[in-house]
Amino acid sequence: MATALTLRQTQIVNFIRQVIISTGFPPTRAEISSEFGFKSANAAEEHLRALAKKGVIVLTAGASRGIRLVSIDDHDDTSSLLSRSANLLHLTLPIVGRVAAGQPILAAENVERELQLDPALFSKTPDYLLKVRGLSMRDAGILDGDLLAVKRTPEARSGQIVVARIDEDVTVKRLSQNKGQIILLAENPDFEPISIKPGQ
Amino acid sequence: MATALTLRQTQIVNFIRQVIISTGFPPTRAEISSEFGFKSANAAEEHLRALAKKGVIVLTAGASRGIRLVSIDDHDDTSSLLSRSANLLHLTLPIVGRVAAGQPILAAENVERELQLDPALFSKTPDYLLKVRGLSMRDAGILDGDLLAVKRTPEARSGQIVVARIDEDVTVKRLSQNKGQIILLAENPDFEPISIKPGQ
DNA sequence: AATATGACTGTATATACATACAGTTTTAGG
DNA sequence: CCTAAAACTGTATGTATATACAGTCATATT
Repeated sequence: MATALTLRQTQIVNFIRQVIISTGFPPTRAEISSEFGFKSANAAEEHLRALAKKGVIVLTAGASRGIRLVSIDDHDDTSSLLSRSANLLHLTLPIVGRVAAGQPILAAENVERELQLDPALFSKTPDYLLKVRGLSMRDAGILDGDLLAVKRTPEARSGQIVVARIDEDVTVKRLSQNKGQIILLAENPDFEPISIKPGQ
Repeated sequence: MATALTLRQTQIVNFIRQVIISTGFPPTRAEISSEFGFKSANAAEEHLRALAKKGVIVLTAGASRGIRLVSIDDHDDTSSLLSRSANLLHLTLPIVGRVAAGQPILAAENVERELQLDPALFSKTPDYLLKVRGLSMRDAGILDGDLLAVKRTPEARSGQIVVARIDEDVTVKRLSQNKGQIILLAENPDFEPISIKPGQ
């Protein structure tokens, strides 16, 4: 049963994945603690226990680095082996879900996983995939749980669907710029427009 | 350069790969020795040194299980591995748009093109991609021009979204079965339900 | 008000592991 | 024939690592 992960737990899983991709093997408790600034390796140990209990990882007792990511990433080991040749054929895009406070969207800890896609799917190569939350863009065909391919541009024009950061939240809305006034419109009558003050 | 690997060295590399695939992390020197019947872990150590020298693996000093397999396309004996894991990573799906009269959906003439996708995108491997026409399923997030991944099943249950053939048309609708009566419901108030006669 | 859970600090320890050094044997090359 | 490299055995050791136990603090549940 998909018990939801806490923010911290999500970050831990993302870090484990990151380490596996970049080094070829999972991190130790000490390495996890160091990454997150824990002063005790036991903090990492307990996170791993919780994650194992929720079925997100599998721990091998007694084995150093005995951490395995389950469900999604069974082929990730092979994908890292093949990263170079895979790049010739595919486009590797990071999937971003929740974004931790104060961090850029593409910070390592926000990357839930990576996906390989055929570049022919897109007219313009996107920078990342955003996991959509909520139904505010329902009528534009963007539903909860959807993966949205996002292409970064230096500026956005009125009428375009944009990804906006409001305080600690990342949302998808339609941009409306009128005489310097910026409004973010939902594509669902149940949601109110969001007005952005010119100051910020 | 391509210094050829000895038989033993090839076996070691294969074992490392196998362990990574099956456990999620590389083996220790002791585990390698155990697998091959070496009575000293140093035998494994020396093999690893030799393999690192030949560039087949990269060792991380001081790290337990600090073995990484180097990308495969650098070597000669790896084409078979590449095709095997490539099959794990890529899924080739035909894109079906309009379906010609009297033909099965997947007939060659109906396949507009093919697309390579990451199988991890789907919980169940789909059989083909259907290019959606019209807005009858708008409120289910299925819009005109969308590509719908379709999985064939022997039977469909009431409430499921299905691909239906009506005369010469292929449509996507929600299936409603009630006491033998079959109704196809659009997910858009602008469209009328379609009632199917039990005769056909 | 009592209890559970998440998220840690702090201390401790057995053991899992990498790795060095000294040998032996076999095979292939100059 | 001599030598290098491959392929080991055997012993040893420091440290890398998992993991237990005892707490603290905040938040959420019953």
